[in-house]
Amino acid sequence: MASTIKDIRKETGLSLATISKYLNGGNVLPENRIKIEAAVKKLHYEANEAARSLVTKKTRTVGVIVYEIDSVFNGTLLKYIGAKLRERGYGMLICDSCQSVEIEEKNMNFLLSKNVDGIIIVPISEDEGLFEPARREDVPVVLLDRYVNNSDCDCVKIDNKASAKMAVKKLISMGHREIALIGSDAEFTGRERHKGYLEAMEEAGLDTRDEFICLGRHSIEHGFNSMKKLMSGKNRPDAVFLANYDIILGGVMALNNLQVSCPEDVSLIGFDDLIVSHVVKPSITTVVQPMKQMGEKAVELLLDRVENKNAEEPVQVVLTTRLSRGDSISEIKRK
Amino acid sequence: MASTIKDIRKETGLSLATISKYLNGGNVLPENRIKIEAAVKKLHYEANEAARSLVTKKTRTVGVIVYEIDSVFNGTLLKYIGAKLRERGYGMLICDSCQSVEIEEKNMNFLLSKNVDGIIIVPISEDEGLFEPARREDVPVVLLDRYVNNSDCDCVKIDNKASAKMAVKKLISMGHREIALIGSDAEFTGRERHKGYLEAMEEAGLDTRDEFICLGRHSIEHGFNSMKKLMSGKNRPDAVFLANYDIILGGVMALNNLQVSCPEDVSLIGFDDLIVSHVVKPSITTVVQPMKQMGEKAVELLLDRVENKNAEEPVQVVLTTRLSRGDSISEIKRK
DNA sequence: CTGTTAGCGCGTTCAT
DNA sequence: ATGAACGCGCTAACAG
Repeated sequence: MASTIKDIRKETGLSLATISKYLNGGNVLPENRIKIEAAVKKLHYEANEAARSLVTKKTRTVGVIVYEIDSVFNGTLLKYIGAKLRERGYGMLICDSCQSVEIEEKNMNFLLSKNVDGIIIVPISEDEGLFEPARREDVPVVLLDRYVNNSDCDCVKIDNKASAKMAVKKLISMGHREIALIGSDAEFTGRERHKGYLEAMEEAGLDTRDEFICLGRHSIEHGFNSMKKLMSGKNRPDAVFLANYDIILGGVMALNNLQVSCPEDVSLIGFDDLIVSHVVKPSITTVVQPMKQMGEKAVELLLDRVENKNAEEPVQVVLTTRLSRGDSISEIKRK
Repeated sequence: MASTIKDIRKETGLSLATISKYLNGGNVLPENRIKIEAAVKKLHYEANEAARSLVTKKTRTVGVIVYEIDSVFNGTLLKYIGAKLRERGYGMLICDSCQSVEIEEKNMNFLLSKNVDGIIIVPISEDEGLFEPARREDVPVVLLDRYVNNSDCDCVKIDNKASAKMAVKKLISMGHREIALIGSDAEFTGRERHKGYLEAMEEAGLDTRDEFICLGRHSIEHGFNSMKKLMSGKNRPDAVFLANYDIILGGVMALNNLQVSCPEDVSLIGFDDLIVSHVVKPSITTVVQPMKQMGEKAVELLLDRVENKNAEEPVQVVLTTRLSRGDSISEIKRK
């Protein structure tokens, strides 16, 4: 149905080579230029990318794999990645791994079979084996948000440990001592944030209680259950560090559910400054990740490799975070 | 770099046709089957989809265009669409139109140039011209959530007018009379919901005040500003109908900001039951759209056309909605 | 069941 | 500046 370059030949009487050359930015006689343009318009000609990429080995398309498409965190990254790619003339093939390493691996192969020029991934798997097929086919990969040891890929991330430390120190500076953590030990970022929490406590000379450290999955449910547990125990913490976005959601739901007030009864600090932090009352102080920079930097690193084929050593870009203003932390006066 | 079917030939001594046939599910001698499988494993062979689709005219890939990738509404639909497509053996190419009709049109052409087998779109444009390129190339399109006149496409949606009416009637049944609307007149769904609001009011014999009808864009900002205006006016409404998700977010932020309590000072009912409605306090009663069904039905309709090429008349599927439980509506006793 | 051949739509030599 | 011929990797027809 769709017209091909041969239809343009019939229409113009020119050869395939001439037409192809013009369409790819080459020089042709003005009269031929006009003929070709007229034919293109008339026949609604659009190059067949499959055929083109079969010969050029390029698709001007990059693959993006996220661990969950309906998470606002991923959606926000995708927005910036997509905008930057479009700006550079690239299309984007998005895959949702649905929190499953099996699907993630399939996505990797799917993208490769589609001959993407490069891949940006917010990975679930912590196994470098995931990247072997891409390495074999020499398709560059950039890790976003989460680092994977020995992956041999460029990576854009924040310093999770330091950021978590900053958050907990903020609570400490406001006079809090009994500080709980609801976090995740299921992925890289979660474990780094856990370390940051421990370091902040230790440096301040504060003891940590096992019952105040709730580690689990990166999920609303885990946030909800953990907060309920914390607030129902004999010893309530003064403050809680909610180590990611979904946990903030679940934690706040639990407080509402229990009729516990923030910051009167408990102070909160969160991680990931997405819209909900401003919609709930009081607004929650959070660690802010530079989402736009993260997405854009990932694209830049990737296209550098794609276009320049520089085989330099993997780069690791660490972006800085800051704390947002919020009203979720009370001040405790100490003598 | 990547191995091709010819490498398999070298490895096995078989002909291209035999190998190809086996790889596509055909029958070959057991011994050959073993040979081929061994070679595939050894060489990490993966079919080149570009070459394959060049001859089959099929890509087993469908395009999905959403108006904004970082909206939870779209993300949720994408999750269900993606899962269903994978279940049916299809991949998905997602495009973000960033709320721009220009980008939307480019996305349409981008997908077509990638030879997708079909397209699912949550459209921004209300111009049937958007669909002409797809129609010309005989690529089926399914509209999701928003209908476009004369588009000649299948459509999956809810009855926005009736749903809005149901929401407003709920408020009326709880004794409310002075009911405001914060909604959108920028797209199809917004206008339908506006109509539903008007009908509900009229059927109940209630007057509507112009100052209580706030129409604008589908955005947090519009929700925020409108709610501020409503609550600062001389006449405050008893209740407000927040006609979409972003408007709920903005509206609730404004109430928090003004220290206006819900449902004591004002009752709320919303549209779109996404997570935030449960995180804020009180939880908000909303019209619930069957997101999973919507996504899955869209995929089914599309693949029916793709695989069966049934040229029947366009179908319009209208799914039913319901109200969620919430605590955002007070009861006003009337004598 | 297997192998030979042709061709999908395009970019790219190499002549002219 | 132009055109004829070839090949990218694969599937489909046909003959064996």
